[in-house]
Amino acid sequence: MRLTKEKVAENKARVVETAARLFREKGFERVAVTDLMHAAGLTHGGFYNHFESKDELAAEACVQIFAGAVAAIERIAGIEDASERAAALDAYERRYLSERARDAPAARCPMVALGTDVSRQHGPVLQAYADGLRRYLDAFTRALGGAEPPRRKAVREQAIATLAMLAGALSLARSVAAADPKLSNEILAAAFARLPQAAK
Amino acid sequence: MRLTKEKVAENKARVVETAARLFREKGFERVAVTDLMHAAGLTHGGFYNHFESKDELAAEACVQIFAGAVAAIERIAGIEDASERAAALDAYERRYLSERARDAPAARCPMVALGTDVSRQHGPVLQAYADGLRRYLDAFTRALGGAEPPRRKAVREQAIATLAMLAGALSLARSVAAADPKLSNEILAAAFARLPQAAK
DNA sequence: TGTACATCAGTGAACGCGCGTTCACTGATGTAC
DNA sequence: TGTACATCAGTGAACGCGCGTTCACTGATGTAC
Repeated sequence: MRLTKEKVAENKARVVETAARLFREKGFERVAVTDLMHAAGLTHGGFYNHFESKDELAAEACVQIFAGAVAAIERIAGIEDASERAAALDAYERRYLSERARDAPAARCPMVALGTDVSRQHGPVLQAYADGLRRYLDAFTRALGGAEPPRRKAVREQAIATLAMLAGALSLARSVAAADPKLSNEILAAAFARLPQAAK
Repeated sequence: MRLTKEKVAENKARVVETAARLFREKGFERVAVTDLMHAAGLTHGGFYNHFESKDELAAEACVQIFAGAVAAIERIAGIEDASERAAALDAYERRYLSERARDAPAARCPMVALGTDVSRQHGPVLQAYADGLRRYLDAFTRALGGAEPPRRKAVREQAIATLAMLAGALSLARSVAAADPKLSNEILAAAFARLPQAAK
């Protein structure tokens, strides 16, 4: 039962999207190809008509995951008014460190979702992840107002430090959420209160 | 070939130690019971004479991993002279964010080593992890000089924020180390430069 | 203290399961005439 | 435009592998007398 070209492309896209969501929920290794394909409304046999291996899909999904995250930051970076932009970024950080984001099954942040898993992957995934993070960082730097060159270096440093604290805090908060919700909340609150401020 | 009680205890201890090291290198799921037992100089069949399941060992290893990390901080917290203690903590943070620590196969920091894995584990491991993190955090707060009650709250907040940034930065740096070593080094340097300072 | 037997840590084959991947088959689409 | 055939995405059974776990067996240690 051969399908329309459009239908084929649509099916593949749905598989990648489903994978992106499931990978953010459970990590690469805990999502079986069979389950993934069923979640996308297909059967597992057809998987290899679209991808050479599960690894190849992992790389594609990684690209897509970062694309979503970067788009959110780009939107903030695109705000003209500086104080308005700062307020939007502050809201983003507050949302990032919210209990709601912590308790969502699929972490929105690629660093938290894939975190440790990535360093155990092979070539293509590593490449996709590094590319994604570079773009994410660039966008974040722009969102912080790194347009003017003199402060460029300091702003980029602040962007890195902020991302590290965001990702670290959310990751820690998630790790202890089940066993010690009070500590988990404390971590979120403390990190938000102590996010790096504009360059000294 | 029944063994001496001492020999039995020694064997079990060696299994836990080996597990702690291997888990820090590869995470819980990528260490097979067979490989672990061989690394400890035994065969896999005997595993269940010591542990009810791999999960139970994971919890014991988790306790041991945190114990090592906490001990290092306790040593710093025990320094009497305040400025000497601050210097020791600074050195600890510098080492934590060094390229050397990043490239070591077994991450010394439990948060980075087990990171995302933990949130996918079951009861006992989650409990052990949360207990460990609580102790780690308490020690870190004391190392920061949280002895005097008035600043207590601010110091604890600083401890949390610092740990989040340390863990986040090392985790990010590890993720991109293979594909983009320059970015990885930049992350380490930026995080170190922007670690939370004493309470405002 | 010496002897006889029960205990139990260690061994390695085996089991069952889930996983990534392969394969023969199907049948509607795309294409060549 | 209409017809005949090749293509190829999708299907589901099957394969091979690695894993956690079980089990019958071994033989030195611990223990009861």
